[in-house]
Amino acid sequence: MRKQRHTFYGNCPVEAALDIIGGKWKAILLFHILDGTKRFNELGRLLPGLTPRMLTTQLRELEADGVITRTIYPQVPPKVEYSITPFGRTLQPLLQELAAWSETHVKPRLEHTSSAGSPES
Amino acid sequence: MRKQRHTFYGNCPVEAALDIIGGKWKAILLFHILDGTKRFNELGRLLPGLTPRMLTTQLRELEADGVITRTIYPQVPPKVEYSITPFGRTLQPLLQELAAWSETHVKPRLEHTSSAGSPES
DNA sequence: CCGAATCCTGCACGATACTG
DNA sequence: CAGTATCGTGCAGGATTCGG
Repeated sequence: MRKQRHTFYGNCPVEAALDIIGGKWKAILLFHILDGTKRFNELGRLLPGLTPRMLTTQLRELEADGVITRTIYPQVPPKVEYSITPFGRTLQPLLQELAAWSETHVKPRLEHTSSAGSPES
Repeated sequence: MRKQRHTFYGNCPVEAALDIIGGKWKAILLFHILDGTKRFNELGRLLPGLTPRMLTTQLRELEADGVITRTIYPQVPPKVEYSITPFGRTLQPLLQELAAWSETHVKPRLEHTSSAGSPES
């Protein structure tokens, strides 16, 4: 994602939405932050395999999209918290339905590994 | 997209859904095919700027995901039609909500061209 | 402890030409 | 008409290192 930014999508509006939640870790990050304000390393601990670099990148993009807020506490032990914005909150139902759809329709197909439409190449 | 295929997503289910509709032209293609069976060049004509190569690729991936069906008519003038599968049909409401969300929440923000970092007060 | 800066790699995406 | 074959590009994603 982040190919073109959603300056304006001659394609279809869906692109704009995908551009926001389509990052590699965006969705899962949003789930966690939606669940409550989180600190940087806290998120890192929740997502093993996610490097600080990627964490920073994804969080910054979410922030740039106005989905989350970055609060810096100028303390001796640096402390940064990420919380959801009202705008980001509007994504919640959408993400849940997306997840629900996967659970309902995609997951069963993977388990069957059957002929249903010939998954995998 | 198509980085890992949704073999199984240790991440979150949303990834699986995004993997299916997250292609550059997937969503818009689905909208058209959802609207009715379409032929190859017909889709090409609907999507100016989309090369045959990309059209083939995207359609093939959608087919592999069991979202659409590719019907070949062994005629003198080759004819291939793409239609939605029942499984693909289940995506319709999801796509519509995705689009609706963009229209409602994203589009206004772009028009204002205002402070993209701190939305609504 | 929380990042920024730099460098690198691989795939998604794309342009162009050719074929049954 | 409906693709394939070939080649090229840019950006998302990632490892590593440095700074405050």
